Amino acid sequence: MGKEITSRAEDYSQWYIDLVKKADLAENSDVRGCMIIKPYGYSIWEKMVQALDRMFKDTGHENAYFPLFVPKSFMAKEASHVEGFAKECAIVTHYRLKNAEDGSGVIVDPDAKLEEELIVRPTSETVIWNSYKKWIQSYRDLPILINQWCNIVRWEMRTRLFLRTSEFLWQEGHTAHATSREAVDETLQMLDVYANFAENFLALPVIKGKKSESEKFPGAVDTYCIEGLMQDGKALQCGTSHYLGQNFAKAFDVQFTTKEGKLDLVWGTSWGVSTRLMGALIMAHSDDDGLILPPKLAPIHVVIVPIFKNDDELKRVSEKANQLAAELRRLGLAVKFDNRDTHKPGFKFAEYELKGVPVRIAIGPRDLDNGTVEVARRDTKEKKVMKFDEVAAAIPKLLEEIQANIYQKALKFRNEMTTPVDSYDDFKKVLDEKGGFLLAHWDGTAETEAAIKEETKATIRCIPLNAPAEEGRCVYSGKPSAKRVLFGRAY
RNA sequence: CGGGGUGUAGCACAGCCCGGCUAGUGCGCUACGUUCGGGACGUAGAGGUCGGAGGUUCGAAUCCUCUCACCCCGACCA
Repeated sequence: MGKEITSRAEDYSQWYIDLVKKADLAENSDVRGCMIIKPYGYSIWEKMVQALDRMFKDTGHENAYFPLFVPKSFMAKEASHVEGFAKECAIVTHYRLKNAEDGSGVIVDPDAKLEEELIVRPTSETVIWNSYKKWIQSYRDLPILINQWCNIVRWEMRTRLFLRTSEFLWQEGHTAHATSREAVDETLQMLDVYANFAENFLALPVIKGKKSESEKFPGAVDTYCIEGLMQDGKALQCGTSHYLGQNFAKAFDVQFTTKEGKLDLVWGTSWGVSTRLMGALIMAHSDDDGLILPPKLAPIHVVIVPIFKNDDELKRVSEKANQLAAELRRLGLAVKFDNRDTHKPGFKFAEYELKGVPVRIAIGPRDLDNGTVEVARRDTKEKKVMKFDEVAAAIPKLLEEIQANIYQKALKFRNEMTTPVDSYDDFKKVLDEKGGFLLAHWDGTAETEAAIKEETKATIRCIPLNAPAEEGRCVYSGKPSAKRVLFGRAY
């Protein structure tokens, strides 16, 4: 008791927040809009970081680190960029505090005003392109393929654990190239990396696509994204990859000498994913008993719970449990043997289900007599008794099965929740009664997009890259359209 | 910034309208005992500036004024 969480069906939002807190992932900080990521939540993030970092390195990227502060003048250089971020920036104006003369506490020392204000980075394009100007002279200096793991601050009006917080952790890749073709290829390559990560690690099927003009990144020529669908039928943007063209090169005057001896502006990309992926992971797979973690991202693969009445039984059970744990660890698995005598087995079962540990093994006196253990999988809740000697060998395969099953389940849901619609009435009806993704024709204008958003709160999530050409008429204006785009209500 | 709401034990809340003895309940916490194969139970106990300041009153968690903080809805949101 007391650990129960709100049911998904009752209030999805509340269920999500409850789950984040009860599973010990994160909590609201006393600092406005900020989040404290607790050890268990952070260990899942670390697994994501490890997997992504490997994928970045495998595609030729290196990590580096740039300053937290952006001089205000840097921000001013790219007009659409500043327009996009101006409203959500935290700004450092002073560098010193002092005690108030009337003893009322600490105040900002008015004498310590900065000549030029510093913006706490909402993203690092400007700082990094300022460096790229110094680093690039010749085509021989290109490409530059850099990634940065860091925190950024965006002063959002309303925040929500993991999905939108004032400060969040992310990675941002920033590349510079000699040709447009190369930069476009990089943009699409990283989109693929994100999609692969989402599908193979998060077990979340995503739709790759391009953002409409009004939804694209401030300063980008094209923004590509991966869109996932959550269990309440709302869309979540899980990652973006931007083709910057020569916009930032122009703003920061980054030119290079080509092979032919001519001067040209360099071509750029940037791409990022954030701790929002934690939100995606939770909302895509969890059930009313708690998290369901894909084994590839689970900090603990297998938990062993001993069942015992007294010290003697614990000792006998522990011997077997440790033996099994050692075998599993030899196979490269993260195993926890929870031999606490302060909690009962039932409590532990519930706790590890809440935390989404993929496999649980229970060993008790009965098993000692029979030479067995009880193996339970989190995703389906199935339990079966297995021979002690055969368990260790069977677990890696079981984990693979779980990973695949979680993905298949999410895929099935996504497919069922993706509806082609051909009239505006159907559009509104499906949106309200079913939710999910809608595939509809759109006339390509910002006006229509804005009107639909205004009337239904649905936005164009993306123009899918793999959408087949199909003649049709815009659901809103009736004007001709060449392919369907993806609509949905989003987080 | 507009609309609404909430501040009472570590957490969740009741009490407030209609002022009155020592401020309650559940979870959690501590001790002991019985339990232990799906979130145990019993007994005893600890824990409170009732968000803050001022006012009305014989008496304020309760009424009045001011103030602070947080939450929700909207606007905003690579």
